[in-house]
Amino acid sequence: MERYDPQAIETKWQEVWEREDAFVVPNPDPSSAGEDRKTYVLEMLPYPSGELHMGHVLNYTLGDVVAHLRRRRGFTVLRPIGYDAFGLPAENAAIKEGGHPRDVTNRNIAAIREQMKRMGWSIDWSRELSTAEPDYYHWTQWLFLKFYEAGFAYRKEAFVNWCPNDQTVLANEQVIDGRCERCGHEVEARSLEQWFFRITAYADRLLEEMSLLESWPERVLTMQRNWIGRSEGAEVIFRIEELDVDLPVFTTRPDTLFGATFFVLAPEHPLIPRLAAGTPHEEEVLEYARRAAARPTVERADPEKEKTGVFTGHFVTNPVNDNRLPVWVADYVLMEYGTGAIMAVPAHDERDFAFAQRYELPIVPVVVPVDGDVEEGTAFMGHSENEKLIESAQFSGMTSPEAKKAIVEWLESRGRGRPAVSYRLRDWLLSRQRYWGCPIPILYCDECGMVPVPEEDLPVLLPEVDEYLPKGRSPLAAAEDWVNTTCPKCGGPARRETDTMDTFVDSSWYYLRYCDPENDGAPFDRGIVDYWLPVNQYIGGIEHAILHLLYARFFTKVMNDLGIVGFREPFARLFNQGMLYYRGAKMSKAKGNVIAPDAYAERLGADAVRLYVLFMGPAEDDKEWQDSGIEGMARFLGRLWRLGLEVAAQGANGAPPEGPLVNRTHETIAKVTDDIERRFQFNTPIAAVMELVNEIYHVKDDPERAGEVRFATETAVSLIQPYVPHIGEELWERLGHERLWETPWPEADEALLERETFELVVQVNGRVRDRAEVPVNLSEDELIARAKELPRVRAHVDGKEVKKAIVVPGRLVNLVV
RNA sequence: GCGGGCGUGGCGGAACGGUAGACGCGGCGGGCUUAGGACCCGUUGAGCCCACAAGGCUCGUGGAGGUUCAAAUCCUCCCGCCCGCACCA
Repeated sequence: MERYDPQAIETKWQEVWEREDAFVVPNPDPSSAGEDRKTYVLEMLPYPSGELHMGHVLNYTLGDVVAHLRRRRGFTVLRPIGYDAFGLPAENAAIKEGGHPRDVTNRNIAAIREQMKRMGWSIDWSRELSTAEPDYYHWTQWLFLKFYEAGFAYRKEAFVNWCPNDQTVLANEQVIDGRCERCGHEVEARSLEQWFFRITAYADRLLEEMSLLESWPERVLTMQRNWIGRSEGAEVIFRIEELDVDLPVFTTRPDTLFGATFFVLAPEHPLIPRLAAGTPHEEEVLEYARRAAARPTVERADPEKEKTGVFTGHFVTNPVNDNRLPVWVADYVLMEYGTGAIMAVPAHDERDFAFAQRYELPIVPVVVPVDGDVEEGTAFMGHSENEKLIESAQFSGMTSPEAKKAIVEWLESRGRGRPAVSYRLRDWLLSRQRYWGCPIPILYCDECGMVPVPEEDLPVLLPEVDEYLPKGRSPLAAAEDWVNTTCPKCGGPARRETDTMDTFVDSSWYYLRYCDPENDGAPFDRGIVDYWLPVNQYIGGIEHAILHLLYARFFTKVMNDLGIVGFREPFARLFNQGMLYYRGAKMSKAKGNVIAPDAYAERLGADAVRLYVLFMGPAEDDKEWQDSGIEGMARFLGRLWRLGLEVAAQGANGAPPEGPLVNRTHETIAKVTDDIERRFQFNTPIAAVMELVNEIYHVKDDPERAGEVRFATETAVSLIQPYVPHIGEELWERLGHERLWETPWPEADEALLERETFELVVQVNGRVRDRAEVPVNLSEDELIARAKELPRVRAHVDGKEVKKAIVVPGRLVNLVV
């Protein structure tokens, strides 16, 4: 018999698909839009820093199964691909090895494209894009200008995260435990003028509109909620009388205002120099503030370390009781959150408590449990609803929730406070002092100030430079001819912005460009994106739970408000595949345990690789790669191959496809379809088809059953095709058919799923004692009667009284004795 | 510390409150074969009863309780591991 030769088969079908544009999908005629059923299957686009690894293979094979199944169920499926091509790794590689980042990137793209084609994914290659190409970043710049005009992109001086190794600023989202997400170097604080996107304006909508999402993993929503960090509370205004200065604070506990015993400013607080001026503490305070600000973020952010601070010599007045509270400066208060100043209530806040103990400041409890007391001088950090106030003037006796409301109202009536909401989320810092990114289309003119590049002058092309190495300012600054230009407003001399954009800007709208990639008059046609979006199924790694997914949601909302798109959420359903491990560790280049798909595809075929990544376990779980596992997949495909050829050799015969194997086949159809479509479970359908194939093997040599065997075999091939499209197509052809990729998906015949008998399981007191094959149409009483007759059941029931009998129709009887 | 998740054979895993261990890997036995690491068939949670077999019994899903006729699955507490956030007022 002809041997299964994956190399030959896979090459053959990949050529057929390419020749026939099998997976190219034209855009709909906008007038008929909405009529047909569409599915937009999207996987996070790869970053071309090297080659694809098994994690990518899992990602794209998952999408491929969904795409194939959807097509065969009659949907018009958009399944594009592109490359997130700007970014540091290409630039660093170019610095290290010489050459241009563009060449490094294009080399990597070419390699990835080859690998993708080798895996046989059903991609619409006519829509392929790279975010580093001028015809793409033209529109990234265009969108930036739209955001700018609408006030969602702005420039300001602020303390920013600076990575001294990569010589660039980072967004907060890119700082992990005080370190650079990319290189791991400790991040420093620097005060710089930078570009920001006003994502904070959308904080509430990013939370509220989670309700528009159809299906996102709970943990991703939780992570985004935590990241946005919405807190409700109040702004309360304290006052330094002698300086005539109001100092607002944000607090979530206005009910504890009477317990405030001191007041703290962040070391970066702008009022500090004024406060310190002329006091005996001046030197000490300024020195402390300077030192604190210079300390690495990692060190400052450690809550374990002992808190430090200095007294300024000033006092603020507490608006609820006119108490004078000493004003301190301490680095446990962050300038970035709230107002950079806090009222300290050591009895009811652990941090304030620690500070008060160290500096011997008073601790005054003002909230106690409703049904108990606390000893004087001790702290009570409870946060239940079951608290009441003491020592709080007219508010004493109120519960905490009542008091929060009452105190804020009282303050408001005196102009000393109001309800307020605070967020952890900060604006998205998008400037990068690096070469390989999208230029920011802004000019600076001495006469006119900041001037946006006119639309007709876009794109602002990335200039050629000799040196990519960052030196604290963007390498673009060295391209003098490029930097010096003319102001479009006044015609005078102007200089270009030399920072480039964070690559997350590029990837915040790529899924829209796929819909209309050739458009050279606009980023896309609104009618077309409104047809395809939202993405029906987005698939990618959990590492983008906050960064990319939050940014893309923000972009969509702004575009919606600007009338550029007609939807508010880009991704209806999100799925995160698990991480792959090898030899006990997460696969990574650094650890040298990356499994490349190519060697396996070479030896066992792309189909075996595809099948194994999905067979390993639930797609969302982290899993360990095992070489013996993929061997098993190749073995199964060989088994399917031999079965297919045997059945094909018998030719079509007149035997009717009837019998138990046909019923069994219909059960498999139902199981596979339900598992993928409803449960989004990809490993169990493979097992189900394996079971079917095993059963076919047991009867395949019986000539009486040739009709059943052919039907079951063809169906097995058809059901497994989304996973292994090459062997699927080849066997389908040899079985006398054509073009399985567009053959309608098998439908389970409800009538054939009905059985005449079933195996009745009989339990006594919940333990299985016997089973019997019984007709399905028996009544409950008849089932109980049958159950009691079974000898092994009688052994446990005879001589005892059956108190109760539970019947689960079609399944079991449980006798309680 | 806060939030989320996960603990099932030798291994990856299945079981969508109702037969625990599907399917695959590995192991064992057999067949085919000059030979095979190819292929086909069988077997494979632990312990016990029985001379053997047939058969049967008990235990078993990290631990302890609970709800239920019935729990890997639901609830409570504990242990262990993983992930996210973390001086956010």
